[in-house]
Amino acid sequence: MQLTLKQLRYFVAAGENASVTKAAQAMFVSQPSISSAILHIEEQTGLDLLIRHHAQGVSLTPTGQRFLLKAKQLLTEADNLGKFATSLTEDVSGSLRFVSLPTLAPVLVPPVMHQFVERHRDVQVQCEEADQEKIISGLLTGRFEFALTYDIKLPPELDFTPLVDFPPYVLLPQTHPLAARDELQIQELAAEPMVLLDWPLSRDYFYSLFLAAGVEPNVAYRAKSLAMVRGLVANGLGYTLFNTPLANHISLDGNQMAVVPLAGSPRPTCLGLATLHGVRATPAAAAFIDMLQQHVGQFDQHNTEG
Amino acid sequence: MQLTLKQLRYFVAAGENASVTKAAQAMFVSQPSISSAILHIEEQTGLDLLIRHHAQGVSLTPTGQRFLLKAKQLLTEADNLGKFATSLTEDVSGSLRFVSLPTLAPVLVPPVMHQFVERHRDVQVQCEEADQEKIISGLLTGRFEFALTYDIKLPPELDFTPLVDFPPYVLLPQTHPLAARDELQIQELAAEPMVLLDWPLSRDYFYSLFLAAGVEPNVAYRAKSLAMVRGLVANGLGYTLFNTPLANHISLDGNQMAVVPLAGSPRPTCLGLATLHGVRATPAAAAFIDMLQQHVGQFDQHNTEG
DNA sequence: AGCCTGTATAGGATTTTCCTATACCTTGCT
DNA sequence: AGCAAGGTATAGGAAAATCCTATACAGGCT
Repeated sequence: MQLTLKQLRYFVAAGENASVTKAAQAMFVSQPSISSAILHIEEQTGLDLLIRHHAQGVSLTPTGQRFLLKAKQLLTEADNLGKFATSLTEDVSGSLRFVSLPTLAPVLVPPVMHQFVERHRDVQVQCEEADQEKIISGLLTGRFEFALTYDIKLPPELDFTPLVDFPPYVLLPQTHPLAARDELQIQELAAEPMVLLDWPLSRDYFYSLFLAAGVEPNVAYRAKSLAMVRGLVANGLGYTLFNTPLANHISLDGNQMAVVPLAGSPRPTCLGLATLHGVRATPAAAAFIDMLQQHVGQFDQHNTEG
Repeated sequence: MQLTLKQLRYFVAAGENASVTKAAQAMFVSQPSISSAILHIEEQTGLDLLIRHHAQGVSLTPTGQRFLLKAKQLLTEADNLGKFATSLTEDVSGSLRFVSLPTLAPVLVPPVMHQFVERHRDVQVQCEEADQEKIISGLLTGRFEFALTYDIKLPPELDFTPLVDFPPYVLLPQTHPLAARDELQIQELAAEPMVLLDWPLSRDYFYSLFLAAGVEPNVAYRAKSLAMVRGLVANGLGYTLFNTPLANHISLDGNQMAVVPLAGSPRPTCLGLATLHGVRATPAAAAFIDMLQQHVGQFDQHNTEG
């Protein structure tokens, strides 16, 4: 049994107008179109839907009345699906799920999320943290609407929109001999004990800065979390390199650190948005991205100032 | 925006199989059919539903996931409509509304209705009483599924199924001189005061019995209800003619009446079912009619006995 | 009786759907 | 690197569904 929405529409129109001809006028088609559509339904279902009167329209049989009710329900549901579709393209609503590298998420996402949920209270936002590989597969499989990450190892199916450059800087114990300097050469650091943030992208990037200068770092400690790296540095176990701008330089155990820029404008990392090529952002995603761009503007100013 | 159920079905299949090709196999159509159907939805709605991977199927975008959910809902509703249609042709369920002449209804309907609702507790039965004109228009407009009436003035759109013949008989006051007779000639009654049930069909029918015998009745009183006619007769105001077999002959105020058959097998009234020509009875109606036919069988025996 | 109204049918035109063949791109194996 | 395999989109023509005009047909209305 295969009924078309169109056929049902025609039948409902005929039933409600008690006339095939009036239905045809209402639906802007010819009278036989309505007639044959109804005949088709009757044939498919084996129901007698209409009583055909001569020269005075049609009436619904009792089963026709019952069927019309249900058919009408289905049609309004179908209309609702259409409305739902347009709402998906127009309204900031529903849910929003995106992903970020863990280095960036805690710094950038909370303030924007705060602003966003205040403006769009009915939207369910979820931000996940994952490494670049999971980010990419998550974007490709539609798990995330966009990602906050670096332009590294992204496949061609993903578009990248740069947001802001983060130049690397040195984070040292307050007591470090180099802590008072205005800026530091990468070569000066090579011999010093380093605390390395041991994540795939970070590791490669910071290594590359040394390699570009023809030296190698002296990695004394490795750690897998931002908080741990900062704790080690703050307690005098070495320096580290960062690129994400952090608003405080006090470790979780309460020790102060010093920040010194790297000399010679080393290659910065470019933070940006990864999205699926050819897939339009949902209104919610677009709104969030908009706020995010506004928010990172402040870091741009920092950079141009510095 | 005009989406087809078929297109939605194809999209859902593709989304759930994460593959256009697999969907095509599942739906027994070619792969481009699926592809173009989805493309059509995307074009109509402006949504990006799928992420096309090279050589490894497709994924749903976040909006695609949301849309799929709703589309699936709609499709199950559509299937339900189909199931509903077949249930209308197969199951004794829902509601049943029919109509009867008021002379017949209180005698025939209650016992059958009792039996019916006991067997089909979930069916809502309603029996209305109306004159022949309203019965006919009610059948033609689909208000009633069938009617219990006589084969009189029925238009050709209505089919008539005879159930049982009711021969007319005389109802007299117990004290009436003719009350003790075995049978009565119509001519013997002509001069006697008659109480007439003043309803269109009854009136014409009983009159016609006299006219066929070449005499005219002496109508002393007219009444519009069965109970009133019986009351008048029981209290000695005249005789009356009936055709419906009543199981008691005591008026509402407690007076006994006598029943005497008419001699010479006068033309009986034929009780039967009026239904719409070309419209199949619903299962509920068919079941009720079946019980009704069983029930009236007993009157047939009475007739053949008498 | 004859016109009007309204539905069903016939037949051809148009639009939609469908299929085959093919282009195009990536994955994975050699 | 190159080549086969797997998967989607496109092209173009065939098949099917839909639609329209014209007409048959039948009862209501005057």
